[in-house]
Amino acid sequence: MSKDIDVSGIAVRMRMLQQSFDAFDEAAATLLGLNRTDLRCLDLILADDPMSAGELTTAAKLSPAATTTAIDRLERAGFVTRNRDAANRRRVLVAATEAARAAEREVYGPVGEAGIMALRRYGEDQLAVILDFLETARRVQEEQTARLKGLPVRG
Amino acid sequence: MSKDIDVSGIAVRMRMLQQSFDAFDEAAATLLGLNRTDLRCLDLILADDPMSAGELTTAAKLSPAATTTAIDRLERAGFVTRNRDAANRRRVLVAATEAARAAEREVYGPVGEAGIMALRRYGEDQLAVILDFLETARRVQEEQTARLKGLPVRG
DNA sequence: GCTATTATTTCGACTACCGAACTTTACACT
DNA sequence: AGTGTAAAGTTCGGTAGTCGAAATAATAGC
Repeated sequence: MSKDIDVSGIAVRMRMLQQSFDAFDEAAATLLGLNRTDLRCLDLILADDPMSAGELTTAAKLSPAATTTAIDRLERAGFVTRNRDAANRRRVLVAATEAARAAEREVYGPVGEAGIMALRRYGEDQLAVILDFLETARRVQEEQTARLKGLPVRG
Repeated sequence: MSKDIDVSGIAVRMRMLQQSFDAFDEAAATLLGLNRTDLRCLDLILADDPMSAGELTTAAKLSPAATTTAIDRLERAGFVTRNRDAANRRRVLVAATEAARAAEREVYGPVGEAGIMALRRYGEDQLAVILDFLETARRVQEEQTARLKGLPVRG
């Protein structure tokens, strides 16, 4: 009974947390003058720098054509450079610029610091619970996603 | 030290959880033959049913024009009905259909059940930690969003 | 009853996306 | 070496979703 109350509270808060992540991404994109897709691409490039256009296509789940235009925009904005791979001249290597790394630090640096500060309030045991919860939530969510994908499509 | 390891693990898992939420939403939209925006609108309508077009405009953070077309699509798909408000005939009340409620049950019902089952492994104290963590994470994220909004826009 | 305001829709332009066709480069086989 | 095939990106044409602004309809104030 009281557990059910907590459970619905957790669901509500997870939804709110999701929304706050979304708002943060939106603010970050606005700050950098990018659209959400391009910001996501830039994050992927920064995480695996440099990256070929094809790898970015896969990672960002975009068509090759959309990836090309996204790289165009990021290049024009000064956040990435295009270079043909010397070892395989078909490939285009996309690398983040120093401006991109500076933007990353400015946007995400303080988030990490604030996160560390906020987590200081928890002890080892509590952090373990949090980790376990995050893992469990992800597993449940992925199982449910798989369930949906198995259902016949309406429409 | 060991705390820092946990902290970065938490950050990583939060990002993964975010991605799994995103994948779930994508799968739900595909299942129902809707785009992400329309699914978001439908969720908002179901949560506050019926709703005027203007309220939906505000809640969904869309332009009035985009809201009109989103309602058009949801209406064509059989998930909502349009009715002029008898008390104020300028307003259009958008109401979810039984089909929409059935879809909601099919998509989200099992998520709630699975969530409840998964949370059974935690005791009261642990659930309290989880709630507190979700609340804290949201607060941090919103503070960081506010920080970004205060910075001068590039681009 | 006019006039201003509110609520929604329509219209035109723009952005981002996809699939398909195309160009360039690499590789395999003879 | 020479030709055919595959791979990696880009270009092109069409489509979907969005916005701002103008248009339409209904209410409220004076």
